[in-house]
Amino acid sequence: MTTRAIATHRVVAHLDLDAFYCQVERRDLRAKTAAGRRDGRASAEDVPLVVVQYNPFERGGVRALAPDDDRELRDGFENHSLIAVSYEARARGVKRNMRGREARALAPACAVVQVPTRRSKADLTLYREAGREVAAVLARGGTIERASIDEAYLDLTESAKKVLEETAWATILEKARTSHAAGASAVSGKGYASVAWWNRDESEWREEEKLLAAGAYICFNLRKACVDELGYTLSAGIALNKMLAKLTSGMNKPASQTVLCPDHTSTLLDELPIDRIRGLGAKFGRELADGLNVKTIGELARTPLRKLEEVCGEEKAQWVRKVSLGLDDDPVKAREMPKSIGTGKTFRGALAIRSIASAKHWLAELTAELNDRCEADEEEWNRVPKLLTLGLSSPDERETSSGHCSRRCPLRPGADEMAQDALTLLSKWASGRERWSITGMSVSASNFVSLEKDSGDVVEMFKNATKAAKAPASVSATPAASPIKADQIDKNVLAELPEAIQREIRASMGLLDKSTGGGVKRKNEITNYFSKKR
DNA sequence: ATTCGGTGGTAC
DNA sequence: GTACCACCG
Repeated sequence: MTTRAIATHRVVAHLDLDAFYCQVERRDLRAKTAAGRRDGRASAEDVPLVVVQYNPFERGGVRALAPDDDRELRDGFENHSLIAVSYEARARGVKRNMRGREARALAPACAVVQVPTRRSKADLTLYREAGREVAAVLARGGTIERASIDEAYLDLTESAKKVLEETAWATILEKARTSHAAGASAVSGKGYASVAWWNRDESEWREEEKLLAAGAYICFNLRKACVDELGYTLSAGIALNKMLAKLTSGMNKPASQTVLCPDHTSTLLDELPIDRIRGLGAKFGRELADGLNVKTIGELARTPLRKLEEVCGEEKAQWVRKVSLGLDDDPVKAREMPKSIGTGKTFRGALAIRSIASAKHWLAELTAELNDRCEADEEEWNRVPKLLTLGLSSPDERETSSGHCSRRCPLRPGADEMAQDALTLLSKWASGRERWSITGMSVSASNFVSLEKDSGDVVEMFKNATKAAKAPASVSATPAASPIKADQIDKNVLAELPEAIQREIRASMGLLDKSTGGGVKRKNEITNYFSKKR
């Protein structure tokens, strides 16, 4: 009877790294301390920490700082814009959109770390790679959709069913119950009432609640793996769809996860401010709120569909109606790779670009970075981009549009080629006007096509590893077989592989001793590498 | 308070 | 093909 219902329910998790850039920098500081490279400064642990992005008009400007350099700012050089604030700093009232100086005033011991720079601009490679490492771990749990550098959705439906079949309920519960149960307070009337919800007798659990519990169990294991293997904490929300999972993941931060009790979805949404729902946080949400004179999702749910349609048209009205009822059928798309790679820089005020020579210089810098990242991407995912897009911000565009425009052309690989083509696009744009100025430039690569896999000795050699890596996912208390066994790979061979892949292999071997199941996927780096034309 | 450097998606 | 939107640290 309930078996029919199972098929209609999904288990979706939204996972989000806590103050991600700060965690990456914290780990970096730890490593530098251990290597004796922080000349006697205090330990990096528990100190408030903020990450700043240079401000070209501040003292220090765009200082050239490689990831490996000492990037802790001091001596009055730290008054740049904050882009990430650790929870220790938040506890002292430090907020994003403050400057370094304000952070220091509130938290004198605060470590102020500047983002790495390269080619006279911010270089986010350090964070991108850390994000990828995390995604690789999360991908063991189920279908992953990377939503940003530090966020992902997982469809845990199948994995959760499997866990329910293979794992004792008590075992699942033991880990799942460390999650907050959102809405449970409505049942018990207590503040921290998760306990009451988790304490119910097994017979009182509906099938979809059990699936959510299994999802929470998987999530717990994945988050633990991220802490154990990478040293990063995440927060997570587990619910019946993406929208609810996203809403739920932010309820208990940092380093904890929340399950949304299905029975309490409408209670939760009823008084929720409209802008808390993804997609309603900005202009569209304001238009709805103003047009209908409503403030909460509950009010939105009670608005006649006709009125919704008047404000935003039929299609959007449908979406709004469903979302206001807690429904969202947007699938978790299997996508671990980015769809585009881009880089840009702003040139405000006096820094605006007004000559072709200057434009040429910056395009060369931008395309050099773009080319580096495309080459790394090809190495990792065995694909190449086919489309180059130049983006421009210019006050000259403001009369006709919002001040931005873009032009595209076929992408020819190579930094010089990209620079040339981007300059051609820019020249065409500029040739239409006498005087011009550019306040922002970006280049991006997209329309990726995969390179054919071909047979080769390497593939043959690692056939077993590839086969094992394709085994179905399993995240349980009893680990499945590891994709690659230690004795399958020659030590010397291992040493010659790229660092990321070495890590991957070591991690998959390490899983044998860990509580987070192995036998999974993460085939991308490994199988791509092995199936790649060498 | 909305900087700077990104991402993905949709309307037309 | 381009403009614009929403959201992230």
